[in-house]
Parts: sequence; C-alpha cells; structure tokens
Amino acid sequence: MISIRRIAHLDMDAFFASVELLRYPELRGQAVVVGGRNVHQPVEQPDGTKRFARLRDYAGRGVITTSTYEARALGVFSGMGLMKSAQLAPDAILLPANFDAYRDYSRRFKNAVESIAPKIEDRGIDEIYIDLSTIQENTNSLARRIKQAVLDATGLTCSIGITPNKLLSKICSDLDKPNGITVLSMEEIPARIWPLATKKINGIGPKAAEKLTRHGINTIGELAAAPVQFLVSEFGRSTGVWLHQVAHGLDDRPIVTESEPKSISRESTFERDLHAKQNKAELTEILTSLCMRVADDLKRKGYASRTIGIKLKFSDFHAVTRDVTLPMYVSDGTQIRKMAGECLKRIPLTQKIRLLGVRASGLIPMAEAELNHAGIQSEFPFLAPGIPKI
DNA sequence: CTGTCATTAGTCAGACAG
DNA sequence: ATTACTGTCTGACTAATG
Repeated sequence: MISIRRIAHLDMDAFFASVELLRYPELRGQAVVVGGRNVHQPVEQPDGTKRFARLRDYAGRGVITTSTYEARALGVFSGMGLMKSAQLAPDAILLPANFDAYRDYSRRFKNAVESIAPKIEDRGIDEIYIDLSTIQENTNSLARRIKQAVLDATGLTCSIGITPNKLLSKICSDLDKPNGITVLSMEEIPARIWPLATKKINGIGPKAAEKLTRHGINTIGELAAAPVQFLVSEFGRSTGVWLHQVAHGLDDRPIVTESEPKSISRESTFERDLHAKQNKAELTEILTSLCMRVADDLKRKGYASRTIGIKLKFSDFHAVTRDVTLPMYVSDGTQIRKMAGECLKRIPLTQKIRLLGVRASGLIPMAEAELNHAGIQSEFPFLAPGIPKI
C-alpha cells in the first residue's frame, strides 16, 4: 500500500521587515532594511512623528538581514554589506533587528499552522514544512485556510508551495512571492521546474551553480538531461547522484518533527581588525566573554559538550578553525576557556584578526553527561576536575 | 614479521542556508 | 569603509585499531 505524499513549504514574506512594519505602519510602501549593529531605534519627535535612521547615516561592518520588496527593487538584498547598500539606496530606512519580537511572531504563526496540521518541521525562524498527506481536504482550500490562520494570528502574509515532496515545495513557495500559493504535481515538472536556474534547488549554492555553468548547464532541465555518469565524475558519487535525482524532482526525505542540536556557538566581528600581539588583552577578553556566553547557552539549553573549537577570521577573510575533544563532557565556562586557549595556541598569528568565535559540539543532554562524567571519573580519576594536558 | 585493508574517530576546511 | 551570525553537513586527510 503506497500513499501519495502531500507536503507544504510555508515561507513568511520578508519576515523581519514585515514584523517591523506592524510596529511602524507609516513605513509601509517604503524601502526599509533591517540589520546592522548599533543602529538606533526610531526617535519620537516633538510633532509626534518618528525620526528613522537612513542607510546613508550608517558607519560600520553590519549587513542587511532583511529588506522590504521596495528595497529589493533598488538592488538591496539580505547579506549585502550596509556600507555597500547605502550607495545603492542612501534614503532607505534602516531599522535595528528585534529578535525577541521575531521569535514571538514565529511562535504565533507556527502555532496557527499547528492547529490545522500538526505534523510540522521547523526550518528556522520564518519557514516550515508541513505534512498534509493525511488531511482530507482540497489542496487549494487547505492552503488558503492555512494562510488565513497565519494572517489572523500575526497580521502577516506568507507564501506556500504544495507538492509531493520537500524539494519541490521549497522551490514552489518561492515562485509566487509574496502572498502566493503554488500547487504542483510531478507531471508539471518539465513545464514549470525545468526552465528554472539550477540555483533554485535548495543545496545548490553559488559554487555548485558556477561549476555547472562552466559545463554549459544553466537550468534544472539541462541538469536533468546531463548523463548521471558525467555528474558523478565531476561532483563525486554522492553529489552526482543527488544532482541527477533532484533535477528530476525526486526527493524522499521525511518530515522531521524533532531534533537535538549538534553544536552551540558564538562569534563576533570586531569594530576594527585586531593584532594578535598589539591587542592581546582585548582579544583575550573577547575570547573569555565568548566562552562564557557559550557556557551560558549550554546551561540554559541543558547540554554538555566534549568538543570545543574556536574560529578566527583574518583581515583577508581567510578563516581557520581548531578544536579539541575530551574524554569527558564539560559545560563550565572556565573549562571551556582553557580548552579554547589550547586551540588558540595552535593557530599561527601573523595577520590581523577581524572575527573570533567559540563553538561547543559533541553535545549530550546535561543529565546524561553527569552519568557519563561519573563513569569517566571513576575510570580516569586523574582527569577530574581539571583539564588534561593537551 | 610485514604489508594491506577496512573501519572508526578526530580534525579541518568549505559549502550552504536562514 | 564590503562582506553578520548561528548552525548543519560533507569531503579530505590522518591516526589508531584490528
């Protein structure tokens, strides 16, 4: 007995910017971007109107997190440096990010969808996959009902793709944005998917797309027509077979409703590049603070870690990482700091540094870590409570 | 006794995404 | 004065083990 899967991908429209527009409705219709660091909140003026920061006022290393569709029309997209975007759209309104508000609205829209279709896969703050396979209702009316529930709960619009799998639904939710519904069956793949650029496939990024272009493959249809043995020889067994499958719209990944985090990290780009020796005190303090924040996050989320790593990004954007694994689990900031210090010693410091990061991986829930820790201690009493020599 | 092979863990870089 | 932050996954390489 086989059942036809019906999977939805729901993506909130310009999510962070749209949440800001709920708070500042007078900005509706304008080019607005969210992002940056040290961006000040709008200031109320004597006449009751608010004074907003403009992109041209910004100085620093921040990037755009989200932009309204009006800003995108000016060539200003997420990920772009704010200094760069200020040249394209100096008059665009710049707002600081309010992550607490976004998390709140995220929770609201997910709850609204859950009340209609409970089998949901979380894909970050502004999108989800929904398994609609077992719901007996016309696809279009179900999609409209979900969108209405999201709008009622948040005042925000979203776009939905509904197809037999996650791969196609993800592509389709983007085809009629904003505020759209796209339903697609396998029969429609040649007409509606094959003309699209390979970059539209989730997992084909700039590098893979560029490599495909070099081989004369620009569209998903051209990728589908490429011999699988050619793709395997160019991209390796696993990626080559995958490219061939996805180009034909094939994807059997299940909806994953629960998962455990694999790593917890904190990183920070400095206001200015720092020199390893000249700014040693400053760097040490930043490293310690990152370790304490990671320890905080671990404790708050209830995990312990046995692999601690650091990341450095240099002036030329070249990044290096080092990590170290212990036979026991740790969650204490001081212990993490010692391990991070050991990692740092193994990195040659010639260039100036622009970013420092600390990551904890090899996670297990705190309760299990304590059991495990007790076992390790009795087996290796000399390890506890200090840090073994590296 | 030595070489080879399979397997696993650890480490690091890089691609990708939201 | 261009380029954040958090997180997942995979490939390549090395070392250890049997």
